[in-house]
Amino acid sequence: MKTNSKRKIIIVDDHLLFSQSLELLIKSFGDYEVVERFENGKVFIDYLEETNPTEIDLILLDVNMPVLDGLSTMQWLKDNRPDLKVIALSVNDDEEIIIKMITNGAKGYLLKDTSPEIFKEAIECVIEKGFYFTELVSGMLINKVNSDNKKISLKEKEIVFIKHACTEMTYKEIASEMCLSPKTIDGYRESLFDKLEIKTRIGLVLYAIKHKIVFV
Amino acid sequence: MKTNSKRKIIIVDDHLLFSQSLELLIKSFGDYEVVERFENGKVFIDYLEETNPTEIDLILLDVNMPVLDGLSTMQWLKDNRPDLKVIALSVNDDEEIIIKMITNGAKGYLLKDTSPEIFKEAIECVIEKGFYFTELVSGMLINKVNSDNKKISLKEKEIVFIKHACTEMTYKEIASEMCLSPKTIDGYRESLFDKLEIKTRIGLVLYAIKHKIVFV
DNA sequence: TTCGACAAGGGGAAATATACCCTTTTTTGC
DNA sequence: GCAAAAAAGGGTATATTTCCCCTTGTCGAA
Repeated sequence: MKTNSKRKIIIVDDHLLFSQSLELLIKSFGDYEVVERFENGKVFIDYLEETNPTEIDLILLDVNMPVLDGLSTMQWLKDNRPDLKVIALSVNDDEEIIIKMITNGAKGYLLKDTSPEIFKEAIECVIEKGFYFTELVSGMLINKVNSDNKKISLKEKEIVFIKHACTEMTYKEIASEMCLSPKTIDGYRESLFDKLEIKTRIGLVLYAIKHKIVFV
Repeated sequence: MKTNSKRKIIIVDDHLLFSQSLELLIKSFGDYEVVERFENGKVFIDYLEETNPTEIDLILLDVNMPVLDGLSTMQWLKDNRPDLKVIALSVNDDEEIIIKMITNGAKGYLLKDTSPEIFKEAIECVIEKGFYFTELVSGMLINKVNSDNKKISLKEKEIVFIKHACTEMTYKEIASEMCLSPKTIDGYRESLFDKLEIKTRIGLVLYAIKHKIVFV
C-alpha cells in the first residue's frame, strides 16, 4: 500500500505525551497516517483557515484543552467545516458535554480508557459508515430525548444572582451589588427555589456548583 | 543491545488508549521496554505481591484511576516496596496531590502535556540520578515548606457535621441526625467559622467542596 | 494534683433568610 | 393594539442563622 493511499488523520490534544504516543498506535494499525498534530483548538483552526485542507479523513479531538477547548472547536467546525468527521476523545463521561459534542456534529465519543481494539473499530466505523456510538453514548441520547421536556432555562440576571449567592454576601449586599432592591432579589430567590426545587440557599449553591454556574 | 539489558518499565494507567500508546513511545526511545501494564493500583499491587519482582527499573503511575488511585497505590508502595522508583503521571496540577505523591516517595511528577523529549529526559534522570522535578513541582515544594505552619486539622465529628451542613438540612435537623443537642452543633459551627476564617454557612459549603470534603 | 484544653450543653438577642400575598411597570406574542 | 407573561418592587410574618457569654465534666500533661 502506497503512503498516499492511507487514511489521513489529525490529532488535536494538549497532552503531548498522549498525542505523540497515539500517533504511534495509529501507525501500527497500518491503514492510517497522522498527518498533523495540534495542541489546542485555536492552532488547529488557524491551520484549517490557512491551508483549507480537503483530504482529511478523520479528526481526533480532545475535549479538555486549554486556549480553545473541544466544545468550542466543535462549534466552529459545525459552522465552518461540517464536512470533517470528528471523534471526540475525553476522560470524562459528563452527560452534558457528550450531548453537546454530538449535537454539534461529532460522529463519535470515546473515553480514553477505551481499548485500542475498540478504538481501531471506531476509527474504521466513522470513516466507513459515518458514525460510531458506544452503549454509554447511545444510552445518554435515549435518556435525553425522553427527558428533554423539563429543561430549565436561567435568565442572565438569575445567573448573576446565583453567582453572588455562592459567596458570603447577604442578600442585602447582593442587591446593592446588582443595583436592585432587596425585594427584587427576594423575587429572584423565590422563583429560583421554585424552579430548581430547592428550599434553602445551600441548595442553590450546590445546584450552581453541580451545573458549573460557579467554579470552586 | 540484547533485550534483557534494556531498562524495565511498568505502566499503571486506566486509560488503555494512553498506556498502550505510551508503550510504543517508550519502545521508540530504544533503551527501554515495558514489561507490564496494569489498569489500576489494585491489580498492580496484586501482581507485586504474587511475583515479588526485583528487576523493575521504573514505575509510571497515573494519579487518577478507579478502584485504587495513584495516591493510595503510592502509600502502599511507600510501606511495602520503597525500593521501586516511581514517576507519577497526571493531568492535574493540584498542589495538594503533588505534594502528597512526593512525600509518599514519588521520584518525579509529570503532567501529561509534557513533551516526549522531557518525558525521556525524566525517565533517564530518575533511573540514573534517582529523581526528576520540573520547575512546577520544585516551586510547590518551596511554597510548601514556607507555609507549613498554619495547617488546619479537622476532627472526625467536625467532618461529619460539615457533610451535613452541605445539604438543605437545618442545624436543628443536623443535630437530631447526629444525636447531639442543637447547641453542640452550634458550637461546632462557631469553632469551624473561626478556624476556617469564614462568616456564613455558604462559606462552609464552598470550603468543603474546594477541599474535597464533600463531592458534587 | 492542679491546670488547661476540650467536648457537650445552654440563654438570649440580633441579623439574616424564607414564605406568602400583594401592586405596578415592562416585554412580548398574536 | 391587546392580552398574557415576565420583571420589579412592596408588606408582613416566621424560621433560621449568627454571635456573645456562660456552666459542667472529662482527661491528659506539667
